[in-house]
Amino acid sequence: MSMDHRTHTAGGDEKEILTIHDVARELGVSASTVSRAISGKGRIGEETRQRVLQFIQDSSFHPNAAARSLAQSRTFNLAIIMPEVRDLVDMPFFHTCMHGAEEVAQSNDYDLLVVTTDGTNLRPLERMVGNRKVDGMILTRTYAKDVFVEYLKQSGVPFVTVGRCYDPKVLQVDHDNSGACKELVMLLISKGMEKVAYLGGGMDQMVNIDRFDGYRQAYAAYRMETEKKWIRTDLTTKSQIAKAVDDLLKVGVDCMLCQDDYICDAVVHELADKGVSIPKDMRVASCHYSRLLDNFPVTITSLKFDIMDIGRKAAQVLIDQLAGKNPSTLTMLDYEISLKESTK
Amino acid sequence: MSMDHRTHTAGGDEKEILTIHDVARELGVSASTVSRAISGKGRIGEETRQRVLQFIQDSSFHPNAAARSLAQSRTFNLAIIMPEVRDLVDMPFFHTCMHGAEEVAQSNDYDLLVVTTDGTNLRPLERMVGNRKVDGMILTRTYAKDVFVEYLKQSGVPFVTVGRCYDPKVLQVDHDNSGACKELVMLLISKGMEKVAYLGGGMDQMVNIDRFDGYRQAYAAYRMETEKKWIRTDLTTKSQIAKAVDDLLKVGVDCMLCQDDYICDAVVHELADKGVSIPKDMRVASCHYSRLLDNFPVTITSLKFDIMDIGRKAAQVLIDQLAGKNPSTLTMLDYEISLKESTK
DNA sequence: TGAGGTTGTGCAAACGATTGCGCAGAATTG
DNA sequence: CAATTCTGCGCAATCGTTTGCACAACCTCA
Repeated sequence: MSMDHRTHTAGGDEKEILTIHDVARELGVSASTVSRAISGKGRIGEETRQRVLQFIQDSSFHPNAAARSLAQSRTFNLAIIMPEVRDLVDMPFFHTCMHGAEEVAQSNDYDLLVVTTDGTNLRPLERMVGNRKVDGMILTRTYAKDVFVEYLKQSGVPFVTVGRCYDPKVLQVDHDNSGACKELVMLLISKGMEKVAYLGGGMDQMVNIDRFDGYRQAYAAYRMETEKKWIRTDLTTKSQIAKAVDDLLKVGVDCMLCQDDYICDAVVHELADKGVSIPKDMRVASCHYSRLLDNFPVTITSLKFDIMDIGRKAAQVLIDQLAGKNPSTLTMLDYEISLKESTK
Repeated sequence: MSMDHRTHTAGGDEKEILTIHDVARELGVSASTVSRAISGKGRIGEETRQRVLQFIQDSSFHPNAAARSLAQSRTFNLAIIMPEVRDLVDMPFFHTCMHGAEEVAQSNDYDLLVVTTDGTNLRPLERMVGNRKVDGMILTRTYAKDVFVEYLKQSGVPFVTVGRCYDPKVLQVDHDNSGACKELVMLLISKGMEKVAYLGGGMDQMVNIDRFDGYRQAYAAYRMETEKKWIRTDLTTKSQIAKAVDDLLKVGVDCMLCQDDYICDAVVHELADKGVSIPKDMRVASCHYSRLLDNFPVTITSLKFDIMDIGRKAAQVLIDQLAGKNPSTLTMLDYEISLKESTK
């Protein structure tokens, strides 16, 4: 409404892009002052501070991210490295994890950049790191020998892994896969299932290594022995799994412990096809709950992990690290054992 | 190997961060020359150009993204706006779409930023647009009345929608949902299923509006009438769907056309529970194939869309737009009608 | 009242690229 | 061979912030 002689703010086109200098001129202060008011760093009078903040509130001013980035050598970007998800199996995990990470990133004024890789191609990472497009990275899915971990370590970019990492100096966030499996198997044994078969695969991935480790620990805790023929850690395809189920039925075990929901799904189907009733003729449990397990007539005993939370925590740990707080290297998240009909 | 007096490149620590000036000094040219060599714009001698490019190849130089961004007023970032995915239903679509977009973005030297929203909160968008963190945006899932579309339109940021948009001036990429449904329904009718029921919901979303529209068009094309009691466009929960199936069985229809895989899944289960055999007692088709449909004993007639491709195309159209080429406003993608047992 | 500290502010130099302009020297022209 | 155009390159300004430093004005205490 004010009719002062400088009318450029009165034009119908409010699209004009303001810089910190415009704000400064408008308020009769210097750009430094505006900058200090915004950042809260440096010496500035409380009154001036409020005046600047108020003006900014009312105006359409937003600091230019590129300029800020250049001056401060930080981008306010995080990247999340995702595997190529083959089919529906992994998607819920990684997507939900990403969602959690983004939530925390946003609420800390960071943006989240996605990079999908096949697990071998370092190019996209190198570009990002080289160009300095991100302040830190979240690595989902880690391997026993991991080129990404190695690359990031030597690159000097702060990063956190979702899932355990073989290098204890690396920031990592994970559910206690090993502990959870151990507890589950001990529970099964204590209920009389002394011969628990393990159906797994992809033992190059840390998460699978951990789960299998928990299985062994349970037997060790009871000073009992596992038998080689109960254990399968080479399963990938549905037909391999079906075959393994077949074999195990002949061997005669008390319970089939499935490394993940995908394997569990295949196992339940195979048992149904064979007319083997759960839990009467065979018990089944899964090391990882997902909605897949809701599709069966019988409810399945499983481990429940809060996936969204692992994404959130990963982002939080990384952001803490960037802020100079020293978050603990290993963050372990809770699990829940869900006992259902499938194990009597 | 050269033992000139400036030995700083011979140090063990190769981590040093190079700027364009370092490169220039090393080569005895000016920074402008290096810049021109990289960008290929401006006048520069072919020989010098090669020399610079060669040096950069061998060195660890990467242009600083922030500086480049500031100077050029562009970020080489795209954002993809994703809905919060409730459960497993939508996830494959949006995740796969994102994956496709990222693929194309990467191969054009763009990075992709994810933003998940509940469909109403504009804040994250405003921040990005205000800060100028992205050059363009991909909007997945559009509504009949869409606050995001309206915001982006007035903000001036280039954007493309995945799925039709009510405003024909907006860049949009979609499968021909309407045309595909029309063709499918015409096919069903021509095979003798004159009473095709429609089971849908969420009619505030463009994709659902389009599919239903195709259904109507098919009848219009044959100059036939639909009956109100065949049509349900208010279905959300499994129990609602089960109830609708019930009702439709009493009404007596020839085929149940399901708006998506989720509804189809519920329908098939309900029919199985009721002991209604497909296709003997009832025919079923889905307007959207997904792996969900592979779980049934009977194969399901459905429309197949290449989801990854829609993400790819969306990114491509947006990038073309940013590059000043004028991509056509509406990009329509192919579909495939997959006729299976469920419709005889 | 004057020495010493504190407080609020502005100046100007970064940050690392891009780009318009000018200027030599080479190439082309009549 | 002089006049003109063309080529390749460097200078310096620019993009929009941040931040170290200088400097007044004020406050405090002996």
